[in-house]
Parts: sequence; structure tokens; C-alpha cells
Amino acid sequence: MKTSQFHIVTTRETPADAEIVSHQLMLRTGMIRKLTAGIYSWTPLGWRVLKKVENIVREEMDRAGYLEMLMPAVQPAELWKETGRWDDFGDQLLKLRDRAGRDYVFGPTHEEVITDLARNEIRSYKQLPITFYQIQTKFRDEIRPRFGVMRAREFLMKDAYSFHIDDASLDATYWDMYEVYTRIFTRAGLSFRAVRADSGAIGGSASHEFHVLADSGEDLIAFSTDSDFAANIELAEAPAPAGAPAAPTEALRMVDTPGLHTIEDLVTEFDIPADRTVKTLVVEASAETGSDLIALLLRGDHSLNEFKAAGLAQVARPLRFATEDEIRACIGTGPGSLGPVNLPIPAIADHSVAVLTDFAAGANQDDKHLFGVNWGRDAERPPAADLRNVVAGDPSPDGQGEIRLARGIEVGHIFQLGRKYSESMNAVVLGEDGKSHTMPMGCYGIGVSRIVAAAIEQNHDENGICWPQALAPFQVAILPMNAKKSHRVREAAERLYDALRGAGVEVLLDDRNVRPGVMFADMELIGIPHRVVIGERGLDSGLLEYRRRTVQENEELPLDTIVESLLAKLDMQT
RNA sequence: CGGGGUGUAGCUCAGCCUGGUAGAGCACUGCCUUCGGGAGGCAGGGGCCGGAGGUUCGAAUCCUCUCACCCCGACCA
Repeated sequence: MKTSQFHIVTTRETPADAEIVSHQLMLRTGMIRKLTAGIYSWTPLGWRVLKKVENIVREEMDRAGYLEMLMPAVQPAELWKETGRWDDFGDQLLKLRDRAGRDYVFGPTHEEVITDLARNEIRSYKQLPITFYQIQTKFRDEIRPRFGVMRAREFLMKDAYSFHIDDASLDATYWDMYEVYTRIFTRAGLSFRAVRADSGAIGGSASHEFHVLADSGEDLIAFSTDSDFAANIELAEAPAPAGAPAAPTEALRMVDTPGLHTIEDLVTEFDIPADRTVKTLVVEASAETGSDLIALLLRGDHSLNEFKAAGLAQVARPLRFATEDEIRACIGTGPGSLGPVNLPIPAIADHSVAVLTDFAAGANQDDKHLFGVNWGRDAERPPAADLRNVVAGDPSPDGQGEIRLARGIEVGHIFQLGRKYSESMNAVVLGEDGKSHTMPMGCYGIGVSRIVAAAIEQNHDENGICWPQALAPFQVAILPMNAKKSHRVREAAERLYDALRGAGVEVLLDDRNVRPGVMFADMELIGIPHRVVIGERGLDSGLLEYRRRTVQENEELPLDTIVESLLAKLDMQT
């Protein structure tokens, strides 16, 4: 491709509404253009990258024997009512209506459609197992789309669905898919991690998320220093400390704390360590608790894990925090002065709270806190549970090593769905035994467009994008210096361009006749991994300047073997 | 959904408080000079100042409504 025949529109300035670097660079390079909130066009430059990702995904899925197909983006409401998701999916579901007043959805995912297909197509266990996939535009009406294509409403997704005669077959395909995903992200040149994830309301036994590691990631993942344990922080267990609380050494005393409502206030004002304070969160209790509200006790330096809390029998689902009015009506003081002593509602303590001695907490009176609180003597020790998010330094739940935390961008998710959809939609096959079997299913997603943004988050510098070779829109950039004035330069550039193209290299020849500085800046911004400079100087000396995008120094390559040298740089056969 | 903010040229923004008929830089077009890290000069093109209504002799500017977009929050004891 020659720049004169391509569409390169870069900007020096960063658009005001781009918050993270991948979004900024995608706009500055012109890869994407926003049409409206959360909805983007992919320009020819961006599309080349998106196709690279798509092709890697497709090749690896095909290689594994999964079958590509294409399902409709617009789906009838009836199917969604059949599974109950017409109501359950919530406002993320984009609903449409046709001229006859019939309801439709723009598919945010395709379990309904594929299960409908499978129940009609699959009659016998002999057709199983089978895995279908598609790469298609999805729409989810996100509460708050942001970060460009990272969290867009319209996005490109690979979604796959497997059908089985029994759970063992599902499990086998699940782990097969785990390996396929590993190959896909490895081939894309990304640093990633597979982590155990919440399989949540969808049910099923197993679920893993694949995260690209990046500081800007929206998810926190916990992993062990010494083992392969890795989990989304939502799911990472905090092991209970061994032993019971030590004997009290301090007397219980009430302290005036006017205006102090947070743990931070207490810590700075009274110089007590945060890990010897207790904060009291009040949430709605479940019906069986016999109380409207229930208190959750956490150490001051810990944070509540809402997934764990919502999973407790005593806590109402979904988790709902009590309002200030509810707390005042029930306890007689507001948030900021709550504590376990003389608390009129039931409480559950995090394991780490249950073993505290001589701690500080609210006194359940406005502007008062209690110091030197001890279980048994001052308040009954409540039942203990795992309520908190793990923190760096916690012991790993598998007993090996310590927990470390990292930020990740979720780019893939695999689920064992079980029979949730096949049951509600009656997708059954005849087994070898001559009886009907409801097919267990798996579903497997990859955020194709999100991978592009994630790859940039992980691979950029102050000059722009540094594409992994597998994702780069072009492999090699040829930059002729002052071609306008030099036949030799022009001809040499053309010759190299033709030779590389002939060898199957995706090469971009910058024939725009702009100043060298503009070429250098643009090619670096766009992130082409290899570049060759052709000027009078090099032609005279017989040595051409070569530079890898990720390296700061030039290398000199002999002109007469330049093609071979470049192919070697590209790991391509000569 | 709640709170805050912003809408003026393709982009980044000034002008608005104090009403008088539209600006800068970048980008774009032409010419000249320049030419190995985002050049300089001259001359240009480009805006129903988000939309509707109102006040006024006169509205980008003041008022009302509306739409769009952005940010923060949905962890707080």
C-alpha cells in the first residue's frame, strides 16, 4: 500500500474526551471515529488491525474443529421471553419494534438463537459434541460506555456455543477451548492471564476469564506468587486467620469524636492503626434472618466484597445498602458512628474482625466511638464469614505463596452453562440409550474489538503505538527522503516496495512527499514495527537505515541484501 | 439512575460576565522558499456559535425549554 492511495489522517492533538491511552492513540492515528456515544466507525487503518485479530481468532477456532456460522443480529422477542431474559437482561438489552408492532432485540449475545437452532438441527447423540461460533457485531446498551472501543455499546465479538450429550463431554470441550484461547492470545502477542471467575447466576460449574494485563484495566485480579492460582478478585477467598482473639489488654472507653465519620478520620486523629478499627456496614437482610437489616463488620483497612456478601444466607439478594434513614430509624445513629457494641440488629463479622483484640469502632451514638473493644467482654462475638476483598500479602487460598494483585482487561470469558438454556428451550437429543437427554452447553466469548484497545494499552510509548507484529496494520514502512528531488531515491523505494510485496510482506510506502519529520512521526504513531529509510546518503554508501519500532537506535543494512535482511527481521522465510 | 460539566471551523480552544453582526493555533487549498525528526512566507476555502422559543432596535453573548456529548458516583459507615 502507498500512503497516497491509502487514508492516513493523524492528529497531533489529543481529542479532549479520550481518557485512556488506547482511546487517545486510536483517535490520533485515525483508526476509529466516533459516530455517537459508544458507537464507532473503523477506518481502513483500524479495520486492518481489527481483521488481524479476527483472523487469528478464526484460524485457531477453525483449527480446533469449531464451526463458523453467522446468526442474525436482530432477534424476535419471543425467543427472549422463552428464556425469561426479555425481562431479566435489563436495560442493556436494546429492544426494537417493526412496522407491525412486533418486538425484537438487537442481539447482545446469542444463546437463544443458537439453542433454537440446535433444538431443531440436532436429533441424535451421534451429532455431538458440536461447537458453533460466529464473529459478529453485538449491541449492549451499557450504562456508561467509555474508553472508546474498550467499553463500547456496539462491538465486535466472537461468540461460540457447544452442545453435548453429557457433562463429561462439556468439560472436555471447555478445557479444549481454554487451550484454544491460550493459543489465540499468545499468537496475538499479548501478555495475559486466565483467572477463575464468577459463573454467577448463569449457573454451571466452571468459568474462566482471560485478562490482558494492563494498569488501566477495570478489573482486579488476584494471583499467587508461588502457584498457578489466579482469580478475579470477586472470587478470591481470604483464608480465615488461625486461632482466637488474644486476651484484652485495654479497658473499654468511650471517646468524643465530633465530626469524625470515617476510618481515615479516626486513624489520622487518634493515631490508631487502621487494622485495629472496625467499620460497620448495614445492608438489607434476607427474609429468614428475622430482621430488616443486618450489619457486616470489616476491618478498617479492608473493603467489602459484594459478591461474597450477596452470597450469604442472611443477606438479601441482590445486595442493597441500607439508607441513612433506615439506619437511624433502627439504630438511632447515622452511618459513621456504628459499631458492634449494643448493636440492635444481627451482625456478621469478617474472619479478620472476629480475631481482633482492643479495637476501635463506632459507639452507636452520634459523635462517639469506643476504643479498647474486645469480643466476649464488650459484645458477643458474631458469626464469622469471608466478607472482604483479598489484599496483596494475604496468603494464597491454595496454601502456596502470597496474593499479589494486578489490573486486567477482560478480553475473553469461557463458561460451562450447563442446561440453563437447553432446559428452558427444550433442546433435547436421543442418546445411545434411546432416551431423551437435555443437552448441556458451553459458551465462550472473545471481545475482538476490545483486544485492539487492550493491545495498545499494553504496547505503546510516548511516540505512539508499538504493535505486536501479529496485529500491525503493516509490517514494514518505507520512508523515502526527499523523493521529489531524487530519481534514485524514488526508484530505489519503488524497487524495495515491489520486492517486499512480492515476498508477501504488508508494506506501506510513504510517497506523500512530506517532510521527513512528518513521516517519522506518523509511522511511529501508527506503530508499524519495522521501518526502512531510503535517502541519497544510504544509496551512496550502500547501507540503508533500518529501525525496529521498539528500539531507539538505527541499524545499517546492506542495500544489496535488504530484502533478505528484512524478511529475517520479520521471521519470514527467504 | 443521581450529581457535575461542556456544546463556537475537521481538531484544540478564546469570545459570553459587561448584547453591536465571528476569532486564534493546528489541519485543509494555491504559489514561493525550505527539505534526515511534526518548516517559513503570502494568498485562500471553511461556521444557521447544538436546536426551539422568548427579551431587545439588535443575541454566540441575557431568559426558558429541549437535545447531544463528557466526567464523577452507584464502597459508605
